[in-house]
Amino acid sequence: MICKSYKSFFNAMADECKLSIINLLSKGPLAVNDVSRKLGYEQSRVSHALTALKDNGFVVGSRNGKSMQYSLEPKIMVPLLKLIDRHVETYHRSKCGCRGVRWRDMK
Amino acid sequence: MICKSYKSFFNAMADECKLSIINLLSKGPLAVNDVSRKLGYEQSRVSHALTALKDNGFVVGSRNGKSMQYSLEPKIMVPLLKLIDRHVETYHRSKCGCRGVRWRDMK
DNA sequence: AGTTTATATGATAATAGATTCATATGATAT
DNA sequence: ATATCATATGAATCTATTATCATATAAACT
Repeated sequence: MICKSYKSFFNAMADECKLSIINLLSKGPLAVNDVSRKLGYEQSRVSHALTALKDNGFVVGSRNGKSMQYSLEPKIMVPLLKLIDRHVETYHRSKCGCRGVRWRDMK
Repeated sequence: MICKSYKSFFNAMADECKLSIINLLSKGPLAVNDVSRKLGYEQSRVSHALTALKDNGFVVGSRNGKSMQYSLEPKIMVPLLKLIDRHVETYHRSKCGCRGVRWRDMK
């Protein structure tokens, strides 16, 4: 039995839904409903995804009245996104046919 | 349709097999067979995993006679592992019950 | 208290990903 | 050329993760 943290870490972001949420939150904090509407995902889908992201320390949530405000954890996300952007740019440009693609270009 | 690179990036490392291989290769380059024997994994399992890691630019392979020598791509792996180590240490220590765990402690 | 709005949770269904097995390719040596 | 060793590939199976649906909790307001 190994410490599962590393797996959990990567898994937390290895799908489109969570990546889109990260991308969206990179523009600013939002409530679950806002994310849900903006991305066209079901509420519970977003909630499950945010829980996973929160459990791995990528986002933080704070209650604001009836709603929850979620925002990226900048300490990890800023250097991580920067690193990934650079790497993805280098290694995947040709594969996906998108040149100069950036995180924020994702739909 | 979105650029799948980010997903692919994280997915490439989101399982125990690939993480163990990365951990092992962090000590130095190895051939497929060596990895296979040292980790007790099947040859084809290791090969599939290394292919995924290679396709995402985390390792490079170079032929050495009959065998292939695989090694980590230091440009991405050194800063990435450092970042992850720090983050995992911070956020998951309590969850997995291992204090001060490091990448190299994985079995 | 009851109603509405917002989010979370749990169980099942659906999907994506990994592992295995059999086999193919590639390199070296005889 | 063929035998052997090393790695890669493809398809089928197995497993893990995600999405959905129904429902529960939580806060605010009347």
